[in-house]
Amino acid sequence: MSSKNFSDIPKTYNAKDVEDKWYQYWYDHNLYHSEVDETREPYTIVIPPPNITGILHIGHILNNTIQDIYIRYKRMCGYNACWVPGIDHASIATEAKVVAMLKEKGISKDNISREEFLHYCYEWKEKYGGIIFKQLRKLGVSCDWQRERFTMDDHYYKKVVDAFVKLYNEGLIYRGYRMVNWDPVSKSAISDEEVFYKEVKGKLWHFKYPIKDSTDFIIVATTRPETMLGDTGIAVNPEDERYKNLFGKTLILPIVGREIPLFTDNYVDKEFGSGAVKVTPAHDVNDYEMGLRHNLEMVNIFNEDATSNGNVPKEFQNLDRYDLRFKVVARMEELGLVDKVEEYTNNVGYSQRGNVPIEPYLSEQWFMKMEELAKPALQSVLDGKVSFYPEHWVKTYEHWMTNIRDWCISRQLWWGHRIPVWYHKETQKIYCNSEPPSDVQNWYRDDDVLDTWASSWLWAQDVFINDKEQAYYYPTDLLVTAPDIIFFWVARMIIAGTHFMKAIPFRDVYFTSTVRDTQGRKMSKSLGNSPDPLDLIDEYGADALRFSMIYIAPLGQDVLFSSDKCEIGRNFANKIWNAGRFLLMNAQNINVNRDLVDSHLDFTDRWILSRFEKTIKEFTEAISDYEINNAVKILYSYVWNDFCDWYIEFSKYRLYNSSSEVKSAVISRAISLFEEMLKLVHPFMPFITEEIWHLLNERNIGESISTQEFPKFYGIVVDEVAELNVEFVQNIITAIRNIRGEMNIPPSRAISVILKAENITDEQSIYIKSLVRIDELIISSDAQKPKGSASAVVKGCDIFIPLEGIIDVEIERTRIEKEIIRISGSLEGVKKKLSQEGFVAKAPTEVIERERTKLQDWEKALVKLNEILADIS
RNA sequence: GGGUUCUUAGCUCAGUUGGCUAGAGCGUCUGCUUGACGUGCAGAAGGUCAUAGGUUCGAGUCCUAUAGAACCCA
Repeated sequence: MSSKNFSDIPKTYNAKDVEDKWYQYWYDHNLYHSEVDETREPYTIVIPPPNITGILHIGHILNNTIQDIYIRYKRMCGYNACWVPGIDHASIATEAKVVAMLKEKGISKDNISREEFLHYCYEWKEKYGGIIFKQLRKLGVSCDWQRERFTMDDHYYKKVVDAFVKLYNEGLIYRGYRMVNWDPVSKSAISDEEVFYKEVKGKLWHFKYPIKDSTDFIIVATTRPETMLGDTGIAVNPEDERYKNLFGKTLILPIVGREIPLFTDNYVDKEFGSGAVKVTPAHDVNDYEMGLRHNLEMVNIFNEDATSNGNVPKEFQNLDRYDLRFKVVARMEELGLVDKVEEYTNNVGYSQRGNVPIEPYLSEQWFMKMEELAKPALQSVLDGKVSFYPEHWVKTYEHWMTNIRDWCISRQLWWGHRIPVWYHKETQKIYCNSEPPSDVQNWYRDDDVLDTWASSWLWAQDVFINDKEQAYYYPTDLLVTAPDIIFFWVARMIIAGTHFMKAIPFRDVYFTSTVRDTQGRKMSKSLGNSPDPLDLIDEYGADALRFSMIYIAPLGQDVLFSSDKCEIGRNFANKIWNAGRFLLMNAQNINVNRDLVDSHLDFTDRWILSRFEKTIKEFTEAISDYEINNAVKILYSYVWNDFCDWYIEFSKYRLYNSSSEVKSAVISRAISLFEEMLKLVHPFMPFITEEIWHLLNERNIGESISTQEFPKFYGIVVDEVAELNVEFVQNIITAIRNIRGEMNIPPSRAISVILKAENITDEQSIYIKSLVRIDELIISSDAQKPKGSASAVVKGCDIFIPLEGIIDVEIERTRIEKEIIRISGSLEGVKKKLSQEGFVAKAPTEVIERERTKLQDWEKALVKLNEILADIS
């Protein structure tokens, strides 16, 4: 024990005073750096790279806390723990931000060169890209900062490009003129996964299309009237009797005057609208499919920014799609061709990035063939080579992987990994290689970049920069991520791993909960319901935030978070702090001697040792099963209930009333147990445990609790007898306290207690006496209940508290009656069970035995309680 | 429309392969300047486990249907 003076340790723990100090200490001593070491087993996590445009939000707290818990735990278990941090260039999001930033400066992207633009992007990245990591350090994450990676690092960039070339050469990447989801703001294609649907209130217009050489019309319903300018057909269901006479007729497209066919297709729903649908193959996915089936003309009516182009009549050109809609509807009304307009709510696809309705758009894009690539990746999950927690995500994964569609990987952007393809200026021949062609002047390069996910899908394998590293650290052990990117990222990393590495990228995937507010709404900037994590850390401390978050976040279920939930962790930290304070203050006056930790053991010592070992066992099981919230509750209960509420209270008697050697043994043992307990808590609350660990003893420079050995379960001190003995004492103490409470006896009032029991040891009676202010304790196997006393019955002991004169007879009667009713009720159940012939015949003997013991115990208790009741009356 | 998940105390959730006298935290109520902690201590109240059937000696736990909620895909 150090010679510090502990009497000035503050009564409440103040996280602010210690957290930054310890982070700096860990950082300065480079404690979390990992190197390849063949003599040790690695444990590896790659961080889901935050986006360089992102700032820390509450979801990051949950995610990174979980990763830190596992990496710290495994590090303490002796693994060569390596947590690789890094960031993602976020092509479309960053480009949007930079374009907006330039616009403010009065610069248009169209007027500057690609190189200039990228220069601005890198500037932007330098300025904002690192913010999130500064914030994460506040949380205490034990990343290996020497390994910080970026998806546009030279090494990584090359790997991304190489992957493209390889897949191209394998025939798995092709170029095609296809319908894609077009974001008219960023003027780029986006993948199916980047589209989200939202319900939008709109209208359903019913238009009349004239039939050629007739005065008749056919009515079609549409939610997008502006696209009619690109209609090249009308479809009805072949079973639709209403239109049988019109099959094969020609119609005149209003406004445009184009002649278009009426044809039949099973896709058409007879019940929807009029049963006839306008077909715009260039601007609707389903229409596109029909267009291909029926060989329709494809008329593209939009520019890249979704304004109308030269393929519509002159007066309708160069209009935004919504202005165009207005104008088309107005013209149709003028022409008397609007049958009716209905209110209608439909699902509109929006771009996840631009948050504008996407435009289905025909364009030339690069695609990746997914079907073959997906097969081994699906199998590796079905076979359990990769495990999902919670497991039910496997079904979602399987569904997506078996219905997978080709992936549009090109983006019409500049910021990102440029597609390594050159086109010959004369022959249009394609050259795909990571290096430019030797006669580069005869070629022009593809302008597009790759979808960001087509770079981050290599994250788990290519953050390791040479073969030796890759061989050692890959496959990684754990990926912690949100389930909403299961397709974007998790699935694609598994695909990349199984294809390029011929090995899975990670063994376990932990899908985090969604953090919501207390009303169950997602945390969002626009709702303003998302507390700033840095404010929370400032107010409660990072340990408190971490702990609280895990405490309320069960596996596979959403977390309802609010700032005041942080009190759970703050209070817990304070509890640990004060337990430490208690021990340190006593250690001021008592000689601490580590040689005595195993001497002068009494049954309370054996009990706490036993409880500690069982706690380690339960904890280890929970954490291995990723029942992290269960694990944290196991710790909480041990620390608070077993260690603080009982063990420390037990220890006080000997600390104040025994020989100096016994005192030494008791305090030394308590400190040693406390220190072990701190190690258990450390992965969850790294700062406070480090702080107290250093207060407990002088430590060498660079020593840290985070690199100590994690407590192991050996089973040698599990002691069922001691546990029963303590339980017995606890039951008696609780019963006496209960009477005191019910009878409103103030603690200042001393009472006498008579215990009628066969075997209560002196040791036990001492603890009973010291934990419930008793001035006289009489123990006897044939004690009689004194007149006017309050009573209780626990297993193996009758308790009488003489309270002649102060006892309220009515209260006492009610107490006893209530107890009788409770026990009789339970007894009925057991009797019924034991009387059923099937139960005795079929139930396991163990269960029957248990029921019989209950029967006996409760019958005995009832007899006693009835005697007591009779005595009161 | 298809899929996944959920419904247990006022609130948020635990309840492993069916054996419970159904637990915890928060909140509520009562008492407490007991020499670690009021961010605390001691005690208490509060649940026909969504509903209806079924399987079983036994169902919060398994099966079926119904109602409600959330998410994903179309």
